Amino acid sequence: MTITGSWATMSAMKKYPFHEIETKWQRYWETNSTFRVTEDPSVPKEKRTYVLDMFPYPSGAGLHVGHPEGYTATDIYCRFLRMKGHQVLHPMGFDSFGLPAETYAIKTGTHPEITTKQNIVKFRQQIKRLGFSYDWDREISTHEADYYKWTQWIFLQLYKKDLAYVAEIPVWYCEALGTVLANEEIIQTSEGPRSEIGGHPVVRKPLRQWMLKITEYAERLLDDLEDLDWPESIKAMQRNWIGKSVGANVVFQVAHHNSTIEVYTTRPDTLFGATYMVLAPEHPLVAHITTDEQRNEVQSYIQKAALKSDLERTDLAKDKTGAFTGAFAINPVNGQEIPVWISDYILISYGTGAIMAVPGHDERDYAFATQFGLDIIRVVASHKDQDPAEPLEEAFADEGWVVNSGQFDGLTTAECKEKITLWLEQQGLGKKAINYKLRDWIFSRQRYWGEPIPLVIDEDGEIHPIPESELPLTLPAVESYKPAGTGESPLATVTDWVNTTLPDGRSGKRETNTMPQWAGSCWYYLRYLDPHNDKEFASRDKIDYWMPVDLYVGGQEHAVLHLLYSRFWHKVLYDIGVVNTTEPYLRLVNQGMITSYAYQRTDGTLVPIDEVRETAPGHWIEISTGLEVQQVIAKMSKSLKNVINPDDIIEEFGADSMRLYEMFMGPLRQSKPWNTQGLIGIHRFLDKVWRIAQKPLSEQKAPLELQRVLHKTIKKVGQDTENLDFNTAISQMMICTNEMNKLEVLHRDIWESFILCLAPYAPHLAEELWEMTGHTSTLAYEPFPDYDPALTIDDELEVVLQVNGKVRSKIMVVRGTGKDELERLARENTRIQEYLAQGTIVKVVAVPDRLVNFVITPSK
RNA sequence: GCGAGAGUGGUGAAAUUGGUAGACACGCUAGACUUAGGAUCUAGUGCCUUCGGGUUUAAGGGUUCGAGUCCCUUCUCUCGCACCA
Repeated sequence: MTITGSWATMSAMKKYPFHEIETKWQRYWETNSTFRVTEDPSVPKEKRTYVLDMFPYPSGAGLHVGHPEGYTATDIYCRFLRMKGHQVLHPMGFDSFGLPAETYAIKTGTHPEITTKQNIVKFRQQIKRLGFSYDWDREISTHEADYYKWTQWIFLQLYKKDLAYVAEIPVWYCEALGTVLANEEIIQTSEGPRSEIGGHPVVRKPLRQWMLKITEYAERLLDDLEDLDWPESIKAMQRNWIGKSVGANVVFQVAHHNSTIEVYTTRPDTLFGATYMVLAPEHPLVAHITTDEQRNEVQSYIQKAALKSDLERTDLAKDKTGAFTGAFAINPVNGQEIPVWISDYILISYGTGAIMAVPGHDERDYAFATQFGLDIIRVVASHKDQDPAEPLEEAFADEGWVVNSGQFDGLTTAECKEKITLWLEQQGLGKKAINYKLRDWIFSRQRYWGEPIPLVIDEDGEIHPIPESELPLTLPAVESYKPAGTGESPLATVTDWVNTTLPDGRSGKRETNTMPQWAGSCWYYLRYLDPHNDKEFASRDKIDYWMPVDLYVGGQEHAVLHLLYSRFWHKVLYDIGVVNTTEPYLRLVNQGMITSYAYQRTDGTLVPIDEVRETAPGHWIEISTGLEVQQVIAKMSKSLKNVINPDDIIEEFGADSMRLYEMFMGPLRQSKPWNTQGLIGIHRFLDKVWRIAQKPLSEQKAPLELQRVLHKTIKKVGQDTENLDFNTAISQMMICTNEMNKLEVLHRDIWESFILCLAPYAPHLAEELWEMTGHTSTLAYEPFPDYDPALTIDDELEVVLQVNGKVRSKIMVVRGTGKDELERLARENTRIQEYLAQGTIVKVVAVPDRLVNFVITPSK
C-alpha cells in the first residue's frame, strides 16, 4: 500500500462521506418524486399546510448565504409537518423579470431571456444542492409567457374595475442613460441624486404613466392588518406607509376675490390660531390670487422650488423658505384677514395642497412664522389654569385646553376638535376628512424586460383592453435594448408590434410601457396552486384547498412594497370573486440578515478581511501598517471580501452542515454574523453522529437514563421545530448525541427515533442512517416519534437551599416532595444549619421541585 | 424628531408562570492517543479571590423571601419613516 493510499483510507475513515450521501439522496428524491404533492380531498383542512418562501430574483451573482437561511427554515418546518401527517405545499420559482438582465442586455446585446434562463439554471442547481423538499413540478418563472399571460389577465381585471388610469407623473429621468429610473435605482450623493449605474445626474420629469388606485383600498389594507399573525414591526411599517390621519377640511374665502381655499387640518381645534395660510407652489390657485406687486417674487420662488428634488424639499434641517402672494384669506371663525403665502414645505400631493398655519401649535408653522415675522398666538393652554396671554417660546403641539377661541374656550383639545368640526359643518364651512399618505401606485416602466401592458390606444386616444382570448401579449424581439431616448420604452421603436388593428378594424397603437417587477410577485403564490392551468390563473378548487398561505418566510426588505402590493391585488381578486380569502398571507416571519465580520481602524474606516492578522485572541492588526484594528459586524460585501459563497461551503462541509449551521447560529428572526469556525463545530457534530452509526446495532432495550434523554429530545425537538426555534432543537440533539456516544453499542429503539428527529434538519445524513438500519424507503413520511411524558421528567431532582436568597447548598429529592418535607430536609442540612445559627428565622419559602429559602435576621 | 426592536462570558447564544444565570457550540488551557487532523477522548474554562467566599445579565433606582425576566429613569445600538398639515 502506498503512503497516499494509506492517507486516503485514513481520511475516509475519519470524515463522513457527505458528498456521496448528499448526491445519492438528492437523486433518490428526484427520481421518486418524493415531495410531489396533490390535492387529496381526504386530508382534513387543518392538515393542509401551505408554506411559502419569497422566491428569488435569479441574479448573475448566484445564491448568497442569506437565501438558504429562510429556505432551510421552511424546509425543516415542512419536513417536520409531513412527518406529523400534514399535506404540505412547498413550492419554489423565480421572480425573473427585472432590471439587471436588461442592463446586461444593453451592455452586451444578449437577450435578457438568455441570461435569465442561464441564471435560473444556476439558481435551481444551487438550491437543489441544499436538498430542499420543494415540489419542483410546480416551479414557475414570472417571465414565461404562460405565467405572465395571467399577470396580464389580472391587470385587465383591474382595468375593468376602473382601478387603472393614466396620469402625468414626475419620475426620475436620466439624460445620460436616456431612460426612466425606479426610485431604488437612485442614490443620494453630496452633489444630489445620481443614477446607481454610472453615477449620472437624474432629474424629476413628468411623464405619462399607468397608475393603480391602491388608495381606494387604503382603509381595508389598514384594517385587515389587525388580524394577521405578522411581526409588529412590519405591521407598524405598513400602517406608517398608509399613514391615515383624521381631521377636517375647512374652506377659507379669499378676501376681495371670488375664490376659496380648502385646507386639510388634523387640528381644527386650533382654527382660531391660524394667522396665515400656505399653499404649495404648484397649487392651481397661486396664479389667480397673486397680486401684481408680488408676481415676480412668487414666480421666481416657484421656479426655484421646481428645480429641487423631493429630497431637498423634505430636508428637515434646512431653513424655511417662501413667498407672499399679496393675497389675504378670511379666517371663517373670526373674520380676520390673514396673509396667504406659498412654500415648498407644503406638498401638492398631500391633503389639499394648502394649509392653515397655526404657528403657536405646529413646529413647522412656528419656524416659518419666525422666519418671516408673522403673528403667533396661543389658542391651547398646556395646563388648565395657564394664563391665556402667556407668550409661546416655542410651538406647543401637544393637547391641552382651548383658549382665545371664543365660544370654544375651556374645552379640551379632543372635545374642541369634535365641537368645532360640527360647527363648521353646520355653517357649511367644512367637514370631517380623512387623509392617507399612501399614493397611487406608479405601475408602468419604460422598459423592455417586463410584462407588456395589454392595451391598445386608438387614433382618438381612446384606450381598448385587448380581448382576454388574445393573451398572452408576448414581448417582441427587438434590435436594441436601449431606451428610445424619448423616455419611452424600447418597445416604442418596434413599429410592427406597436401598430395593430382593433377588433372593429380600426388601427391602433399598443401601449409600450411594461409592468414593474412587482407585478409578477404580486400573485405568484396563487399560480403555484395550479401552475399548468391554461384556462384560469388557478382553479377555484385548488385555491379553496390550499389558501391562504399558512407561513410566509422572507427578508424584511419587502416589508412594505411587495407585501402591500400583493395584499392589494389579492383584495381585488377577492372582490371579483376569484379567491376565497381577503388576505393572502396568514403568518409572516422575517429571517434575520446573515452578516459577516469586518475590521475597523480607529478612524472608523473598514479594512477587508484578508488584510488583517489575528495577533492574540480578540486582537487584530492591519498587516500593511501594523496598527491595531477592531473586529466589527458588517454586511457582506465584495469590497470587504467577507462574502460567503454557499457552493464553497457545500463543497467543503456538505449541505447538511450548511443547513444545520445556519439554523444553529441563533434565532431565525435575528441578524447574526457568519463564522466559519462555528460551522466546523456543526460539522463535527454530524461527523460524530456518523461515527456513532458505525457502532454495532443492538436490539436490546436501551438503559433507562438514555431513554430519558431521548424522550426529552423528541419532546424538545418537536416543540422547538413547531415554533421555528431551530437553534435550541439542535442543541438538544447534540446533548442526545453526546449521551449516545458514551455507550459502545447502538440501541435500535433509541437510534431510530433519533434519526427521525434529525431528519428534518440533516435530511441527507438521516436518510442514509435510516437505510443503514435496514429500511428500504425514504423516511420523509415516517411518523415523527412520540415521546412518553413520564420519561421526560426525572424522578429525582436537585433542590436549591437558600439563606436570604443566596444559594448555600443543594440536595437531591424525589420529584413532588411536599413543602413541609422539603423544609425538614433543608433544616437537616449541616451547611444550612451553620447559617441558621447566625440569626433568627423570620420566614421560610419552600417551592416544591425548586428551592427552599430561609429568611433570617442576624442575631446581635 | 417619530415608530419598532435589542443590550447576558473572549465569541455565537440558552434560560417554562419571577425560582440554581451562562444549556449547547466556538475559542482557549492542561492531559491522553496518534505516520499530524478544521481528528478523537478526558478534565477545566464569567469575573475577582487571602480559596472561607465575594461578585455578575448596558447603568441607576423600585416591587418581592427571590428579578436577565415585572415597574420607573438614563445610556447605547440596529431597523424603518421623516416638513404628511
